[in-house]
Amino acid sequence: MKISDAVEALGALAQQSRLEVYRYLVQAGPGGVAAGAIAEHFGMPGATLSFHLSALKQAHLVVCQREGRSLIYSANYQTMGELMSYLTENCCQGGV
Amino acid sequence: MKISDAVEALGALAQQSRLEVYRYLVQAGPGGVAAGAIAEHFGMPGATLSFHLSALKQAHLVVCQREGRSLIYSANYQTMGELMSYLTENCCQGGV
DNA sequence: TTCATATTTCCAGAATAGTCAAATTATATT
DNA sequence: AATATAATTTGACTATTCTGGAAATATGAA
Repeated sequence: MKISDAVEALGALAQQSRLEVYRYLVQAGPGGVAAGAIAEHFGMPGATLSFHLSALKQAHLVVCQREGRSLIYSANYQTMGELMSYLTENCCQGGV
Repeated sequence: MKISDAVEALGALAQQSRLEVYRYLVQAGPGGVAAGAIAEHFGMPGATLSFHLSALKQAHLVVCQREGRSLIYSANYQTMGELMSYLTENCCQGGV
C-alpha cells in the first residue's frame, strides 16, 4: 500500500458518520446492507449517505453490488487489512 | 478509546504531510526530533509544520518537551496502539 | 539589557469537505 | 407504456482545513 492510498483510507474513516457506517457494515458481515437500510438505520438523508459511501468506495473500504433496485454495500476486509499492515510497518515501533 | 478519539487520531493521520511527519518521528525513535529539524527535513515553512504538529499533538499521537530553545517532538506509541486496537475490535472481521 | 534563535500564534486567502433538497438515472411492477 | 421505488448526481450553501507571511512568545548568549 502506497502512502497516498493510506491517506485516502485514513481520510475515509476519519469522519464520525463514515466510521459508524463502516463499523455497521463490518458488523453486518459479508451479506452487506442496502443503501436505503443504512440511511434508515442512521436517520440520514439519502444524498448525505451516498456522499459518504462514495468516499468509502473510493478508498476501496467497501464494495457494492446491485440486487434488483437496491445497492448492497459490504465491508472490504482486505483493504482494512492492508491499512493495518501499513500502519504496523510504518507507524509503529520496530517499523522499517 | 471512544469513537470520537478514533476519529481525531484517524483525522490527524489522514493528511500526507502529517502522516509523513509521524512516520519520520517513529523512525527517529524515542529521542525525538526538534521542530526546526523536522521543518528543514521536509522543506516546510515553520508555520505550516507547527499547524500539523498541533493536530498530531491534539490527537495525542505525538508529545513534545522543551530542550533549551528547541521543542523536541516524539511519537507517542501508546495512542497508535490504542487506535490499532480500536480498529481491530470495531472495524475488522470478528469484531464486537 | 540587547541581540539572536526556535517556535508558535495570528491572520487572511485558497482549497476541500459536509449537508441536503431537487433533479436524474436505473430497475421493477402493472 | 406509465408508474413506483432505490439510489446517485447536481447544485448551492456552510463549515472546516490547509497554507504561509508577519507578528508575538520563549529561551539562551553576548
